Amino acid sequence: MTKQIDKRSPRTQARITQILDAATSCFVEQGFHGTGMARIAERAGMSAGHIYHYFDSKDAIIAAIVERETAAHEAKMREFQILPRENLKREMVARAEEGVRTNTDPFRSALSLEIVAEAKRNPDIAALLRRHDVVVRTEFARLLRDKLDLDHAEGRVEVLFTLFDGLAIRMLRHPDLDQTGLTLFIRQAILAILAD
Amino acid sequence: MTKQIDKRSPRTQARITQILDAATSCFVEQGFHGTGMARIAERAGMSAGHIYHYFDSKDAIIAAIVERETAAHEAKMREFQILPRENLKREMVARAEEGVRTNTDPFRSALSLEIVAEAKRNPDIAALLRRHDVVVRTEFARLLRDKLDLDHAEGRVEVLFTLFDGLAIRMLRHPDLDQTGLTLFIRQAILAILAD
DNA sequence: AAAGTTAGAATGAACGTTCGAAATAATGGT
DNA sequence: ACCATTATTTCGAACGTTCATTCTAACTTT
Repeated sequence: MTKQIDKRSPRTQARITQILDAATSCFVEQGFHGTGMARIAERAGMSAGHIYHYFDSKDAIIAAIVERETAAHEAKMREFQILPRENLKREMVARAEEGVRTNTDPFRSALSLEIVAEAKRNPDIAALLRRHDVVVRTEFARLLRDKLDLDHAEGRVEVLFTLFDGLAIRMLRHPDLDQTGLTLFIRQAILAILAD
Repeated sequence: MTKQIDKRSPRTQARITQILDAATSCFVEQGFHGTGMARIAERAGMSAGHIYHYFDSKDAIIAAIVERETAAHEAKMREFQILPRENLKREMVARAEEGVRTNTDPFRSALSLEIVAEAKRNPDIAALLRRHDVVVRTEFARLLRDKLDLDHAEGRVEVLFTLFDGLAIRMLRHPDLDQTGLTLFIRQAILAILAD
C-alpha cells in the first residue's frame, strides 16, 4: 500500500533534503501552521502535490525535521565523551559559551521553539523529543558522575539543560539582548552548577 | 461600527471570564490551533456564534488571555519592590523556589509555552510580550542595582529570566523530572548570579 | 514505448465567522 | 399587577475560505 521509493537514490535524497530545508525555513518564518504546502513547494522548487511522493503528510515533514535536528544534537553531545577528564570542565564551559551563541541565533532559536510548540500539540513529536531527551540527559549525567566525580548529576544536568532551553524563549521576548552580559553570567551559573 | 457592549456589566464580565477560562484550558490541552471555536463554546457552555458578541475574533481571545497573564505576572514582580533591602536577597531565593514550583506546574508551563508559540506566529502577541518583558526586566534590574548594589544588573536579570523561561520547555521534554534535585541546583545557580 | 517524474487543477473536509430568528429580560404605560 | 413593546441575549444553521491531499494527464528519460 505504501508508496515505493528508493530512499537511497541520490536524486531522491537530494529532493528530500530540498523539501526539508525549504520547510524548515518556512516554519521558522511563519510557524508550522502558518505555512501552507504551496509555500513549501514553491521554496523547494516543485509543485505542492509532488511533495507527497516523498512524504506521506505535512506531519511527516515536521517529524523528519525534528529527527534531523535531534540526531545532530545527539552527535554534538557525544563529542564530550571522547574528551579526556583533565580539561573536561574547562572545555564544557568553553562549549557552553559556543552553545549560547548558537542557541541565541535567530534561526536556530526560532526553529527549536517551533519544534517545541508542535510537540505540545502533536503527541508523536512529543514522544520523539522525550526519547531523545532521555538519551542525551543520561549520557551527560554519566559524564558528570564518572569524569567529574559529581554527585546529584541528574539534578545538575536538568538545570544546565533548562538554561539552554530558556534561551530560545528569551530571544523571543528580548530579541536584541546584550550577548556579552548574558554570556558572562551564564558562565558564572554553569560554574556554580558544576561545583562540588 | 464596533459592537457596543458595556464591559462593566457583571453579567458581561462573567461571560468574558467564562470564555477566557474555557479557552485557556482548551489551549493548554490542544494548543491554540488545535482548538476550534466549537470546542471553546462547548466548554464555556454557550454556542460558538455567541462568543463573537464578546470577542471580535479567535485571535482577540488569545490576546485577552495573554494580557491577563502578563498583568498577573507584573503584579507579582512588583511585590519585590516593597521589600526592605536587608533580607531582599534571601527573599529572592525563597521566592525563586516558589517560582520553580509554579513554573513546573503542568498547566502553567503548558500555558506559557502556548503563549510563546503563538507569539512566534502572531506579531501582535509578540509585541505584547515584549512590551511586558521590557517593563519587568528594567524594574527588576533597577532592584538589583539599587538595593543589592550589583553591577551588570541587566545581564544578571537576563540569565535569571532565561532560567525560568526554560522550565516550561524542560517540563515538556522531561515531564516527570525530579523537582528536588532541580530546585537544589537552581538555588545554587541563582546565588552565583546574584554574587558580586 | 515503458517507467519514472512532474505539474496543477479538483476534491473535500475543517473551521472561523456571519446572520436571522427565537428566547429571554427590561421597560413603560394603563 | 398586567400586558405591550423594545432591547438584549442566545442559538445553531449556513457561508465562505483556506488548505492538505488526491488524481489525472503531460512530460522526461531510458
